[in-house]
Amino acid sequence: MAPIDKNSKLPLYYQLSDLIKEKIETGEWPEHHKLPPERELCQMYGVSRATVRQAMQELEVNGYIYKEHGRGTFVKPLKIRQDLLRFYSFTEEMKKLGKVPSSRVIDFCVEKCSEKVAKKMELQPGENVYKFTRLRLADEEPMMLETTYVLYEPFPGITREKLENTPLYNVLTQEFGVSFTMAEERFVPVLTRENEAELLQNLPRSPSMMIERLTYNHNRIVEYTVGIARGDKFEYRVVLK
Amino acid sequence: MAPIDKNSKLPLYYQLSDLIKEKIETGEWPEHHKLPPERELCQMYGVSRATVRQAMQELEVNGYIYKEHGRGTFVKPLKIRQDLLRFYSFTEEMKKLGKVPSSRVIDFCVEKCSEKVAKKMELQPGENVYKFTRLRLADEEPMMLETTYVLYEPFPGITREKLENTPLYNVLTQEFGVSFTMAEERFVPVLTRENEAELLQNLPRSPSMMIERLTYNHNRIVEYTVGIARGDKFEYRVVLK
DNA sequence: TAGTGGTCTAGACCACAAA
DNA sequence: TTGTGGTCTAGACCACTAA
Repeated sequence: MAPIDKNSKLPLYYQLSDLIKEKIETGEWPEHHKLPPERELCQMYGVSRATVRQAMQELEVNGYIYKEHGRGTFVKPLKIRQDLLRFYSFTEEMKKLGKVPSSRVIDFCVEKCSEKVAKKMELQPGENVYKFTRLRLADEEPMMLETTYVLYEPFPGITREKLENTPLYNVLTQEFGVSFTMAEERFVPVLTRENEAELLQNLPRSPSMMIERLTYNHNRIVEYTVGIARGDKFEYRVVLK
Repeated sequence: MAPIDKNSKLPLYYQLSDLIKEKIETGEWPEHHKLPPERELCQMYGVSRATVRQAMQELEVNGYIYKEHGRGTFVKPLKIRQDLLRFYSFTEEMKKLGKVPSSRVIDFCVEKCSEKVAKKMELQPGENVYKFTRLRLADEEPMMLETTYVLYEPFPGITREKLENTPLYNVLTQEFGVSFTMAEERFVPVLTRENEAELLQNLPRSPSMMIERLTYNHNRIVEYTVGIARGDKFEYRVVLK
């Protein structure tokens, strides 16, 4: 009953929140299910109330639960949980919309970065970077065109094939164990240029969204992407609390 | 030295975080200034360490401070603090860019809401709403055109004049004491229509951003806005942690 | 080694919700 | 009244940073 390991290097509150997260994600505790009271969780797992509350706080900020004073703690509906801000992942977004995402890598190379890219990524001009252009499709329909620059040094061995089959963020985090601490995105409405329109199967000068993203690992910029998304297919949605 | 009121209805941690917030906002503690250690704050204000840590956490999530394990706690630079997500306010955004914001109210009335608006705002068709259209300018230059719907019942007495001189959110929160708990925004790239282009002093069919916003007070939708922003003047920027 | 934030305990009382 | 989350205390030990 108490699979919490007091000798683990992981903090107790972290182990506990992970345990509860799993119960929620597997559906063992469905939406609006009432969690055991804090004092009961203390007994169940042999920890103090402060520890339980710290775990609960972790779950609350990550959108897994909501509390009602005097009533209890409950599992938050998935629909609301998904509204939380997170890093934009084309793959994930398309899956959420029930579409099948795919990528066609149009261009892939390692090159010494240009002045302009160096400035964006806060690098020395001439440092090695991957540069690749991908056409992103949903149900085989072109949705956006992205050119991405990724630091070469900490990520040796990225290949064209990997990018076709695995979301970029999974490649970077799972294969290389690099976490992302921050990302900054800019959205500007523009018109498609001729060559972009061709790839997007769009008319030139159609309304579209220019998306620029910088992804950080602590204070280092790991990835820089500039993309064009079809305005008739794309919208950006934010929920602020 | 200890202006914390233990008999106040306000929680101690809240009073403490407010105190520190003030020191930061007035500049008494400048950027990167080292805060007193947690144990010292305990003594200074006569509270326990858990209370101090709760106050610090409040400050951390709101972007006022950052911590470095083993080194201490420091005031976060304003530049980074401002990057935090918050409700979009045209007035505030323009001030931040060093421009003088103004509004020209083009249309103002109270009407029974249409089917379409009722659906968006989750009202019964026919309920009373304010409807007003504003041209927003920065340094006297047109930037965006917004049509806003606001519930009538909880906000009697909004006038055209008030909207010209006061940000909408200040009118609603300060005069009527209604807080906003959530907002949802959608951004879609579009082309300006003829009448919009005229007001925005733009060419028709210029790239621009359609912005749609729903503002909530708990589960009730208080405000619905649809706007068009000039693409050559507007960008939307998000920082995700 | 000393100073600092990170984690954790055991227990207390308060405020809100529901029966 | 009982059960629940919200606030708070006093104190302990750990882990990281810097001298």
